[in-house]
Amino acid sequence: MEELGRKLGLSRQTISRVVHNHHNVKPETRRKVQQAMKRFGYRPNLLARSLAQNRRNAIGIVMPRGGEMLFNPYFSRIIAGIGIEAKQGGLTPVFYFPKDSSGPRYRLFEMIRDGRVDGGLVIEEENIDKLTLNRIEKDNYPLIILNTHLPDKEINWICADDEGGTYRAVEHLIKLGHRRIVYLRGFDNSNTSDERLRGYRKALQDNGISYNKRLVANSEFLSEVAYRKTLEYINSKVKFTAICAGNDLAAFGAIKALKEKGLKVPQDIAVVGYDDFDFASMVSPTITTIKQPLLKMGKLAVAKLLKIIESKKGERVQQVLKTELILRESCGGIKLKEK
Amino acid sequence: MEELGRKLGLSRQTISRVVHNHHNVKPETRRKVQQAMKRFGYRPNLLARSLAQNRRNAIGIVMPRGGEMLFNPYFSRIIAGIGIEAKQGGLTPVFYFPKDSSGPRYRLFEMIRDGRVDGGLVIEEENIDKLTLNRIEKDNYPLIILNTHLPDKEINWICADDEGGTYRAVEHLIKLGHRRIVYLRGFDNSNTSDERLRGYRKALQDNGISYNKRLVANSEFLSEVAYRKTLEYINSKVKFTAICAGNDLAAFGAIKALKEKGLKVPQDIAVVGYDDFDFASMVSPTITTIKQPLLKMGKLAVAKLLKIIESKKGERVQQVLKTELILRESCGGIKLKEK
DNA sequence: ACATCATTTGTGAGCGCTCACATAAAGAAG
DNA sequence: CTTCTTTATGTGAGCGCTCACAAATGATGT
Repeated sequence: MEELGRKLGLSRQTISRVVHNHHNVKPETRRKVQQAMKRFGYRPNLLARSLAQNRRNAIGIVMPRGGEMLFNPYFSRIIAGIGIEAKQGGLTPVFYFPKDSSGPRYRLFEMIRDGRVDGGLVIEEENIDKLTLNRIEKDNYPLIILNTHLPDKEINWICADDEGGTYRAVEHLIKLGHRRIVYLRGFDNSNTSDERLRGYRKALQDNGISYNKRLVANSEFLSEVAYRKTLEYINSKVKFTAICAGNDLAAFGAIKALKEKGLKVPQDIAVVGYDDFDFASMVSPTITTIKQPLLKMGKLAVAKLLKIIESKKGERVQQVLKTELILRESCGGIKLKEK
Repeated sequence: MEELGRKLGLSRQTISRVVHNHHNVKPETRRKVQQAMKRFGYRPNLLARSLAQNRRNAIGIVMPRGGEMLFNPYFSRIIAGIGIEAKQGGLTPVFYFPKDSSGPRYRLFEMIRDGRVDGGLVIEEENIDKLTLNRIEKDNYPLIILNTHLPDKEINWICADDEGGTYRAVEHLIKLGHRRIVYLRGFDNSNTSDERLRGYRKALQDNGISYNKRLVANSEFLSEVAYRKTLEYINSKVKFTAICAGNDLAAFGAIKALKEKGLKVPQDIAVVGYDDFDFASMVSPTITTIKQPLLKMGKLAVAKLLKIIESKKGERVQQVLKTELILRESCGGIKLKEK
């Protein structure tokens, strides 16, 4: 900038004015500068700018379990949303993949203090411990927790309506006449998993069906585990006519087990999943499931975060996003076809 | 730093020395500083450091088609590898999702000149045009192209052995007695796709089978398209006993079509995929496929890039990573089971 | 001609750090 | 107790930019 200025007999400030499209620049000068910029391939050093402005134009994205979670379409969809919106807002998303699940979220606080990012998004999978929670509340960093429902905290969060989604899925099964519904829950210590289970119980309750602990098993959100658990149910004396799975992977595992044991889906056993993974519409039978607005979640999070950063005021963001029941074959009852 | 120093009656430089673990610091002073750092929650501003050192400790990752590609396990696996290795090397990976496929790679050059990153990785999907290629060659930026095979260029690249992988897949089919093998290729203008097709042709040639254009169709790497194309083949007069798919998605679509038409896989038609997507081992029949060292590719890329950045010398990186045939059910011939 | 105001350009200081030195304090040697 | 070394600390300059001004230029009116 200094150098470019010298070449043209202008000061750095004038160059800066052109770069920033300031108005008080003689049109001729502007043209000259722009030409020179192109000619010499000049690009302002964003780092220096950030330092001078005390603004990073970057946000940190943290997710536990290292990059692993990227394998999961669930998370990668959120991230895609983040990427899209960040780009639009002129923000650079900086991803952090802490490998140790110990204090992964602290990383974000550090990043913010490092002066590396203006704020951050934490994509959660597990429940957040009390200590961290308190610290977030106290320090009031410009950050938003995704995927976790914390209604009673002075913390920013955005999540999908896991309880409501499962509620609708179970309600659907009940409407189809099912009363003994196995629930293959996700792993412990997961807010998402808990919320979904809550939806299951609530749906039963609202329809006058009593909760039976023996109908609930932990599938850890994994198809393998769901497969085994389903086999166990089939071989046991426990009677059931439908399976509500914590996610599509689990639904898939369950269907596999049922098919192997000669049970037809949905004629013998109805199955409903959760998440609307790609393969849910590809496998046979296609899986009735709950679709979450994950892309939207990512986008919204960035937009809101930007507001928080800019306002500097402790603007609270707490939002539950609607989910949607996608009817396919695995529950039967309704004739339909996908595009 | 300045401030912390004042509090302790020390200069910024002494603080800096403690931060950087320099030796010439009195143990007592060091302790005092470290305590104060903790007490006041001091963290050095990395931005300022970068500016002063003219080193970013960050690398840019560019992939075309915006974040979309994250949906694809193929790419997210590479990225996971990048994340893991970057972390280890103390590098921040900065992801760019240019939405326009027009000049996405230029973005990286800009980033490097912006002073935002020290170097970059470009995850390619399509062929790179001559112009860009020349520019990369000329400017010799510290960057590595992933996923593209450019043996004749003075450019850094790392890719998987797509040709060899498909070669082995087809060879496997031939060994099982197949001679009329449909190839469902990926989309045009993709280096990966071209390389795989080349492997198909080479395998045929080496086994004395003449190449038949009518046995090759473009599935665009998509299950939907592969499904349609396969139906067309079934309904046509073209005879075939096996299908080699450009990727697992295509294999999946093909299997779906075959099953629907009452053809058994692998008894009537053998199918082989490519990529070893998660679901390849989940669907029925499980898909025989080619596994690529994608995680390794990501890790290796970062490690090599770091070397390039540090050496400042035009060290060339050109590497083809081995692929592996994973035997499962969709080709028959061999009895086996997965873990 | 002059003052008056808008337009256009330039200047110092500083963002928080590191570099290459300069200085001060402490220990060893003569 | 002076001189030389080693160890421990401090200083100025500068990374490339932006901010808040200051200065110069030009246009306008009386």
